Amino acid sequence: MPRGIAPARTRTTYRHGDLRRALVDAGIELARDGGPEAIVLREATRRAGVVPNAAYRHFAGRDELLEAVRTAALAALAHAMVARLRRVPRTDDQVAFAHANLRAIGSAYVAFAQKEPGLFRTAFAGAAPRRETVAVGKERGRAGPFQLLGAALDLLVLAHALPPERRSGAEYLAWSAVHGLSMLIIDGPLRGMSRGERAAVTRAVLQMVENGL
Amino acid sequence: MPRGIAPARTRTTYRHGDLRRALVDAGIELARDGGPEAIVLREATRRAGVVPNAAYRHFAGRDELLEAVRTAALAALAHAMVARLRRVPRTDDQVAFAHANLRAIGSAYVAFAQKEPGLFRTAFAGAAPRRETVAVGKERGRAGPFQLLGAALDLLVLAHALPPERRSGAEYLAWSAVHGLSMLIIDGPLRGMSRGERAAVTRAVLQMVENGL
DNA sequence: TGTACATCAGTGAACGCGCGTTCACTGATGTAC
DNA sequence: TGTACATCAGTGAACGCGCGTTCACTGATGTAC
Repeated sequence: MPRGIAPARTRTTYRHGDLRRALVDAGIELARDGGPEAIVLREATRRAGVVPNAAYRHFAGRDELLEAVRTAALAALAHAMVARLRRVPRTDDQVAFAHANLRAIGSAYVAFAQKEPGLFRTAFAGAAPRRETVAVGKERGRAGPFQLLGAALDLLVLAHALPPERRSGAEYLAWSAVHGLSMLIIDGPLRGMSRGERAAVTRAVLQMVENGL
Repeated sequence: MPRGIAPARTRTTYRHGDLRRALVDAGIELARDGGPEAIVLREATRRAGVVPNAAYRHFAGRDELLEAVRTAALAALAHAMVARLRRVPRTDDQVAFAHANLRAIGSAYVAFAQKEPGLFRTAFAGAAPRRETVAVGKERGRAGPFQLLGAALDLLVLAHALPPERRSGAEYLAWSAVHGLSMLIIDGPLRGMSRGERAAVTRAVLQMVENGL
């Protein structure tokens, strides 16, 4: 009883096993190198070792696959953020800790954009209108990128490092800076920079946010 | 002797007159509502009232048309910036003036992104590798967006409102913030905001940059 | 425990579409004499 | 000033391509008796 995913070429059973999953995985791979527009239904089915129209058992159409990949990309970003947050050293200095948390969020964001530009672009592509206004990244109750950023800002307020009256809308300020930086790095004029230069600019941007909030 | 552009449907002459220009104009219109991927060679020729392959007299291929449109988009952005700079009131307070200049640049940038999202996305699309690393927007000796921003920052230094040692790389900080804000507004989670909310966030971001530099 | 049957995941073939690009051509224009 | 001619901008037809999607089908699976 093959319950796992059969490798594309080796499938012997008539049924695939977990085609939906396989299609999303293929979609993720496509997005990885090529961004959202590289998510092509036919290519995904090809990689899953299945005939093109088989996809329609699991998705209403191409857009639904794209949406599934986008969700996965946002989850991956959130995961990267959480991973980096975990590595922030505990300290008694609450202010320093809160700042470190915020920097962790920001640098994880920029790092993810650089390591997975295709997924990053897919996560925020959105030429297609999105239904929720700001619910970006909340998935099955798990915190998304936006929620993580919000929590970091809340912590800043708790540590008296950010006046409460400045808290509202602060997400957008921080987000704008790191998002813009990411875009400029991955397919803007900062693309040509060396690893070191990019790290320096990233530090500078995070510093600007910290000072400017 | 029809030296101007003949309207697409009414052309009676065999020769078009200024097909290259007409194709770029059509391309701009396509980009305007649809972004860079909407720039389609065949559609441009259709709008110019000409057979598809006629485009190859003026462009090596689709990419060259796209590049021409991109250049036009950058020029339009620069133009919008200059227009807003001109409206900054002269004053004896050099510091205030320099800050006002920088704000003018930034708000023109965000305003352009909102008014012409398709052109904005075309200007900075760049899935295609660009040849120059940072020469974005310099065109026929005219100052591009990047040069204008640089000049505003120089002015800030002259007014002693920005320590010279912080000048280097400051473009990228300011640019990141307004670029990210623009992206979030035009096809990110800030899309749903009202005109007023957007203006408020924009002010806040510009303030953050001013404080944070 | 064995068999009939309903379900529905994947098949096979085909569609219409619009794209970018190539080819050999034609005929308006401007120039040399 | 008039005519022959070279130039080259636009024509006409066609190509191969890969896409998303629809149709009627088939056969493996799990369930009811």
